[in-house]
Amino acid sequence: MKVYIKFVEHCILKIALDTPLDTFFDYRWLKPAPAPENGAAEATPLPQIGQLALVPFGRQELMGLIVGISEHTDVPAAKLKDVLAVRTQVAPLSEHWLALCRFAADYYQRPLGEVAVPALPRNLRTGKPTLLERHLKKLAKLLPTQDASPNPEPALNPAQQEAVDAIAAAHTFAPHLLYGVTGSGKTEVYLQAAARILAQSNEAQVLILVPEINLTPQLENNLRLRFSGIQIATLHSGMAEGERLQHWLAAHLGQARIVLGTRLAILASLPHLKMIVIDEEHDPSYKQQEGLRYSARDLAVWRAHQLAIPVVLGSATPSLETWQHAKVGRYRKLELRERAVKDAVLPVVRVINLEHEKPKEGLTTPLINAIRKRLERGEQSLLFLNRRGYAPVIACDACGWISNCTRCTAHLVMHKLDHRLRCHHCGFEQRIPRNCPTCGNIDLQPLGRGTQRMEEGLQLIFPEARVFRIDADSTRRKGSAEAAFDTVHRGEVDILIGTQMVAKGHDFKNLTLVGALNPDSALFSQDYRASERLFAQLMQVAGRAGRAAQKEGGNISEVLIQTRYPDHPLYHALMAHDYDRFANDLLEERQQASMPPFIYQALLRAEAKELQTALDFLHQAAVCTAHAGITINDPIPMTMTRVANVDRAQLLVESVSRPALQAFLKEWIATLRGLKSRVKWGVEIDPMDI
DNA sequence: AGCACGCCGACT
DNA sequence: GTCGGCGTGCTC
Repeated sequence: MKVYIKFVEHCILKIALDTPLDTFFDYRWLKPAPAPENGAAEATPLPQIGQLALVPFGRQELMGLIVGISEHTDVPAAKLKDVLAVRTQVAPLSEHWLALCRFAADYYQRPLGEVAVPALPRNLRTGKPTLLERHLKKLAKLLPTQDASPNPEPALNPAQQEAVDAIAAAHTFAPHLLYGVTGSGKTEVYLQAAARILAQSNEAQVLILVPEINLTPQLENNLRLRFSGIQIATLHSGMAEGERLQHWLAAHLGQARIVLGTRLAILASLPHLKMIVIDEEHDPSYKQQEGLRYSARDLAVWRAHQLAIPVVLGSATPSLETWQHAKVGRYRKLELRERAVKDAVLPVVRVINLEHEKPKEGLTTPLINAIRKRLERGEQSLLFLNRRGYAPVIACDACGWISNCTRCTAHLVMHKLDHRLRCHHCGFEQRIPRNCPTCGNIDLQPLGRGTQRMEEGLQLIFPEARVFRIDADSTRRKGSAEAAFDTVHRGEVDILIGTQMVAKGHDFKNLTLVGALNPDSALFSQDYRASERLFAQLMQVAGRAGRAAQKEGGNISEVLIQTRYPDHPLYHALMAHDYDRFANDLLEERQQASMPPFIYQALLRAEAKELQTALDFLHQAAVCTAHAGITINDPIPMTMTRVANVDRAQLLVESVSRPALQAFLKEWIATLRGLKSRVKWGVEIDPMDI
């Protein structure tokens, strides 16, 4: 088909556009008349599949992706419009890339254009051609330095060596679970496996995904030091548009041999991709939580399969999905048992029973003593509390009033420093009232503790200590997180208090104590994944301590957990450093209860001004169809029912067969589109929190 | 989703 | 008399 229309002067282009309409749009393309001064010398090439085209759409102009070329169309001539321009400056997106987008679109039940078009850098879609040419010129200058051989590499221990060998030797689809605790040397395996893959051809590209690039700058530094002879592109959402285009083009042209990025990088164009690494594969941030709700980890595995290349999933606490794959042999498990950092020892994990201790400023005596010991030795302590603000709620003793958000099913959080009450869900804020809005009582009490209050309390107990807080509030300004971590690294901090931000990436050399202040709430959460996440989080934060080699006669790092449930199996597993057992037990429970990964799920969500409207829609959706092998559960309001004056409800759909679920959803969604309801609704595949 | 058109309420 | 509320309909 491509061949015989080569000499034709016009054709019909099928274009995928970023719109929820699940169809392609046909446009007429006419060979532009040659400019008179060029004569017939310059032949205009025909458009190609995978190129971008600017088209009129309704009253707007949109950039779309050419997905088909033909001579005929069923669209009536009166409706058919002309393509305005084709972006010829940049090579077409490959058939592989299109297939990846097509898969994602099918799997997550969205139109192709909604997946493919937003995956491209904005400046490629909206910028002027001259801007594009400028970027291309800049890249052309960078081309010559392409020595992919790594700078000196440290020696590997046998387990690491085995892992590197296994990964690099795979010349086919080979999923690997690289299982090892913090400090076991996973990063070095990534680096040396990458080096081997890059050495196999002078074009090979390697893609490395990390959960949050801003919190893990160390991997980027390591890569640049190790591979100083080649271009490394980075892709993440925090980048400026110009920079993003530059890096995306470097990857697309094959110039960047290593691409380091967050989940969105899984949709980058990589013509010579030969290996994918997913660091901390269990991390929830690989799942996009709005728009196209894709799992970058799952797409990575699919992409590796498509290209018949190895993929490495690294974690100390693998997701149960991955764990199960490894268990049945679909993934090869590569385990790093010893800590690769010489003489480093796993920290001692202990629980402190809150039933027997009366905390002072939220701290029990054993924890206070442990911190004091660190202060005396000149070592650092880290306290982990996943709750920012001063107090999660304030209340009136006299009449029972509590600070609820008027727009959400949530409390207003007290922020003492700026004297405000804030809703963490809709952004509403107000001054802290001087007296109770209902009874006038002037004694409003903060209930519970957030990081700000802990900071204040720590300073009271340890007046001489340098207490420092890292959370989303203290690092609001761009780049200030980096600066804050540097302060800790420079040793200008004795006690660090922070939210999960402090759990990721950074290893603090002089840190020998980690305290988890209030982790219990996740133990009995409605969300069955909460305990899995808590384990990963505590394991990760524990990994911040004792990372560096222990000095001669030095002290082993400690992790102290304040809990009301010291006998909970999760804490026992944590104390024994036994994720295997914990994961296996969880898996067994999941199997008994028919939960993921033994069942596949999708969620139909609806939102409306009135909860009943949303529920009515879901009821209607539940009865409008029936299907063998599909379980449709009852519609229920979401745990946090109201956010920003919108009520939300959801309906869980399950099946033991993924293809059956897929087929059902396709049909169901088409039916739902026909319902013409005015509620806002959407389907999420493989939901993470239910 | 945008972005129109279209027909009913309180304002200079 | 107009500005603007969001209902409904279309986009090659």
